[in-house]
Amino acid sequence: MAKKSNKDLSLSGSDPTGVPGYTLIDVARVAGVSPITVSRALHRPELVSERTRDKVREAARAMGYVPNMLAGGLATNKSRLVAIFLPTIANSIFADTVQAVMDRLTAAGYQTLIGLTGYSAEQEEALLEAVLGRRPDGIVLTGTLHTEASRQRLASARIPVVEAWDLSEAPIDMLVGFSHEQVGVCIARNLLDKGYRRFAVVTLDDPRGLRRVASLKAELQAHGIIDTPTEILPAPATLASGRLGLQGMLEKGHSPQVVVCSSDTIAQGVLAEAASRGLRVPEDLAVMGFGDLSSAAHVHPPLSTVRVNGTMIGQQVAEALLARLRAAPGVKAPPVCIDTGFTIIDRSSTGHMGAK
Amino acid sequence: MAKKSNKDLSLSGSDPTGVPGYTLIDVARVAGVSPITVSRALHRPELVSERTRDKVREAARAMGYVPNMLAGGLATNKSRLVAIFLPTIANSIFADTVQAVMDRLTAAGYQTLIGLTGYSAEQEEALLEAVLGRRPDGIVLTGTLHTEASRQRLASARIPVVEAWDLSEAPIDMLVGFSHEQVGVCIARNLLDKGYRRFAVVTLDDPRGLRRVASLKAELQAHGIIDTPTEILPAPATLASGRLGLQGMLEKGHSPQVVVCSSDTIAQGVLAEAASRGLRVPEDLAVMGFGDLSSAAHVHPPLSTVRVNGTMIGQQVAEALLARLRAAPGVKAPPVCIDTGFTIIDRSSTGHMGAK
DNA sequence: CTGTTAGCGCCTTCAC
DNA sequence: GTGAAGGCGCTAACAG
Repeated sequence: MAKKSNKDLSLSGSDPTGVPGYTLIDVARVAGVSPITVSRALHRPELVSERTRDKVREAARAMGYVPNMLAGGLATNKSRLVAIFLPTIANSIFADTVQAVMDRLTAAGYQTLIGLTGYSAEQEEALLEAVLGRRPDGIVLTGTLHTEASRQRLASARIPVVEAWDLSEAPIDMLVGFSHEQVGVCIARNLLDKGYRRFAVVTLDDPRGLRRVASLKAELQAHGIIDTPTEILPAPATLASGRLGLQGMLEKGHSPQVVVCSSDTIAQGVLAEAASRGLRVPEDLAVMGFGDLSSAAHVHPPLSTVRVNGTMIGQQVAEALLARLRAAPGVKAPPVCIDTGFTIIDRSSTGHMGAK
Repeated sequence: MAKKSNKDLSLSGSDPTGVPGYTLIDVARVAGVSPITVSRALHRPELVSERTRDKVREAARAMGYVPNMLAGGLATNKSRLVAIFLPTIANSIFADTVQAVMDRLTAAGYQTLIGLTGYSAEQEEALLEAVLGRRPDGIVLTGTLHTEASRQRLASARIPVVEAWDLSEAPIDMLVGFSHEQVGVCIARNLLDKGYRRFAVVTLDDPRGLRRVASLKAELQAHGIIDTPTEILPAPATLASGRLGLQGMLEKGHSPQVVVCSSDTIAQGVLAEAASRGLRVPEDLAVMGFGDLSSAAHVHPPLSTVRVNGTMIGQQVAEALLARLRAAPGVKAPPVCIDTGFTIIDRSSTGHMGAK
C-alpha cells in the first residue's frame, strides 16, 4: 500500500482500497485547525472556544469520523474497557448481574468485554492473557478462577478487580456478594422449621453450589439428620438436568419430602419431572430452588427459592469499579466488601437474611 | 511521571507506581535480542530460529510479559476483535448462537465484544459508534438495527457484517438465518392439519415476531379463519409475560383451542397459567412455542414448538466471518446467504423445513 | 535468520 | 484558546 503522507492534501479516508477511515488529521484539515484542537473539541470541549468546537464537530459529523480508540488507548494508557468473566452465557444465573453491570458501565462511557471461563483451566489461562492484552481498565469475576496461576496473573495486572456473587476467603481485590455457607444454613433451618425431615439434594458440580450443599448438610446433621441423598450433575444447568436428577433420586429408592436444588433451572426440571409422574407439589414433594431467575416466581406450581438480587449485585459491582476508576491512580482506594444478602421465598413466610 | 528512556537499563515494568507492565523492549533486553525479534518469536515463531525462540519465550514467561494489543492493533490495523450485537443478555433466545460464535472465534484467536441494543435508537447509535471506535475486525447482528443511520454507519465501516437469525430483504453484507414468514406459514399449516380452528396469538412486540404472526394470520385467512385474537406484550420475554398474555386472552372472553407464542419463554408462561387454571394441555388448550431453548423439550406438559438450531447458526456465522477475515483485504469474497431452516416439533410428527 | 527505520492515530507536555 | 514536538508499544518494510 502506498505510504500515506500527512503532508499531501488527499484525505486518508478517501483511499478506495484501504479500510482505515478518516483520522483526526483529516478532520483537522477540513475544519482548518490543528489535530490537537480536534481532539480537544471532541473530548474536552470546555478547553475550546464555542466557535471552534462547532466547526470541528460539524466537520467530524459530516465526514463520519470515528475516533480510533486503539490509538487513544495507547496514548492515554486507558482503554475504557471492562472485562467480565462468565462461566457460560446460556441460561446463566448471572444474566441480571451482567446486564446491570453493563448498563451502568455503558452509561459511564465504558464498554464490556465478555470472557467465557466455563472450560478447561488451560483455556482459562489463555483467555485471561488475551483479555489482559487489551489492557482493560477493570475486571469483574462472576464464576471462580480455577487456577492459582490465573489469580496471580490477575493480581499482578494492577487493575481493579471485583468478584461478584461470593464472599470468598481470599479476595483478589473487591467483593460484592453473599455467603454461600449462610445460604445452606438458612435453607436447612427454613425447611426444618416447616417440619421436613427427609431431604434430598440435586446439585450441579459447581464449587459454590457444593459449598451451599455442604453447609446445608452440616446444619441438617446438627439437627440429627444424618443421611441426605445427593445427585451431582455436570454443568450446564438445564431443565433436563433437573429431570434427570429427580429420576435418579427416585430410581435409587429414595423418597424425600423435599428436594433442594442448586439452581432455579434445575428446580424447574424437577418440577417438570414431578408433574409428569403425577406428584403434587408441595404436598407429595416440595422443591427449593436457588438463584435469580425472575421466572422462578411464575412457574406453576409455585417454587420456593432463595432469591438473590442479581441486579443489585451488578449495580454495586459497577459502582465499586467506577469509584476505583475515577480515583487518581496514585491514591489507593479503600477495600470494598459488600454483603448483599439473599431472601428465602416460600408460601408461608418471607424474610431477608444475610445482609450485615 | 519521569520520562522513560529506552536506553537506560531500568525496566519499565519495574516502575512501582506506573501501572504499565513490561514492554516488548524490556523482554528484548532480557533476552538479548532486538524488539522485532521478540515480536516474531511470540507471534510468528516460524520466522525465528529455535534457539532464539526459546530464549525469548522463556524471558517473556519469566517476566510475565503481556503483549499490548492496543499497540499491536494500531500497528497492524487489525484488532482481532469481533463485536456481537444482542438485544439483551437475559433470557436471550440467541444464547446458543452467541455461545457458538464465541467458541469458534475464540478458538481462532479472536475476542468478542458484546453490545446490548435493546434500548432506544439513540443509545443504539452511540453504542455503534463506540464499538466501531475499537476497530473490530467483524460484526455480528442478532437483533435488528433500528435506524437507517445505524445501518449506514455500519455499512461504511467496511468490515464484514453477518446478520443472524433472519433472511432480510436488504442485507448489509452476509446473512445466516431463516425466513420468519415461512415459519408463520408452516405453523399455520401444521396446526390446521391437526384440526385446530380457533387460534390465538401471544407475542412480544418484536419486528420479527410480528412478521411471523403476520404470515401466520395470512395463511389462516387463506383457509377461512378470519379472526385471530392477539396479545402483544412489551419486551423482554419472561414467564410472567406469558401468564399475563393468556390471562388477558381469557379475560376478553376468547376460548382458543391453541395459543401460538412468539417464544418458548412466553409459551412456558402460558403453560404455567394454564396449569394454575386447571386447563389440560393439549386437550383443553394446545400451546405452540418458538425458539431454541433446549428447555422447551423438557417442560411438562410437553410443548410443541418451532426449533431453531441456534448453535448451528452460530457456527455458520463464525465460519462465514472467519472466511472473510482470512481473505486478503483486496479480493472481495463472494456474498453469503445461508438458509438454516427450522423444525416444527410436536408429539405426532417432526419434519425439517425451510432449508434449501 | 536478525536488525534498522519509520510510522500506526492519538494525546501529553510545553510553548505561544 | 491554540499549536508544535514527541512518544505510547508494536510491527511492516526493507536491509544485511
